[in-house]
Amino acid sequence: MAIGLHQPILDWYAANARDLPWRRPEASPWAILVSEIMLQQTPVVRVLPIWEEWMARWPTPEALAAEPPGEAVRHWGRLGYPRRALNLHACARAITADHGGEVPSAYEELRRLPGIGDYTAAAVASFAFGRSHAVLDTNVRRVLARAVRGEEYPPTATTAAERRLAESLIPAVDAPRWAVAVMELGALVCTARGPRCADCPVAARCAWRLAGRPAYEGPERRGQTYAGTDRQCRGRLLAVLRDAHGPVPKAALDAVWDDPVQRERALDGLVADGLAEPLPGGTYRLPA
DNA sequence: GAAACGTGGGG
DNA sequence: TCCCCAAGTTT
Repeated sequence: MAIGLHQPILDWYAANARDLPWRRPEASPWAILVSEIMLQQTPVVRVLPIWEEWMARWPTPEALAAEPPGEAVRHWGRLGYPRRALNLHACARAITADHGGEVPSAYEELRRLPGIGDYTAAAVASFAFGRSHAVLDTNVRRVLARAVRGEEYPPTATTAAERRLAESLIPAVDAPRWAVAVMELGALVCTARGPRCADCPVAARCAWRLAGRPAYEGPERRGQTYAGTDRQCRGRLLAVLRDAHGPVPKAALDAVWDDPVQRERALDGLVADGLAEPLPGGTYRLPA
């Protein structure tokens, strides 16, 4: 079906790949795992400085495991979705306790670690250990939707058909390089908005382009709400805890969000998620 | 399967 | 300005 995509994309990647630190030969499996979690729903440019700091501070799972979880949250900064910091900390402890301090190489074992789903397990197994897996992230799904299926966007949720297609395209040799090449094409050329078909190595055989780039016809793609939501409130509250260096009086939290009902709900949520810790006396801090 | 979960930059 | 969306996972 999609014969002929491989070589042009691999050649394009050889000439256009970004020099990202977690792609360098000296990057450890731990460094790659950390990058993959940080990159979930987060642009590369924002991840870069935080990743550098984490690698300098915690070069091994053991180093991070020795810290309280709150330190991971503190040094997560404003990357977003801070439960990922907790997940990474829990990964470090599990790897230290159950895997001799070495990131497991098998997909199934990676998949059992907190915050590691289908994509991340496949990515780490591929990029850190050279295993052959279908690496289905939003970039790959979009490239395949366009180039093969002829549609502007992939379905809302990953389908079995997409997985079958991705698996059918895995080359016998150097599957990880193919995976990262397709991802990179999606990230730099075959973007969600304003795809640069003039720069695309497979434009001549892209089903979507050959069909005249028809507009997306699937179900409405729901936007993410944020302003005024619990999510925004949680972010405000956590920022206060992160930027403090000891227990924070409740009043300091009350000061950053007006609606008391929503504020209490958000704070309870942070505590329930393990991102905040109530102390006797009515103060709060990052989890120790 | 839908909804929750942060944040900031580009079009 | 406002909207979209960025290497997803969990409940």
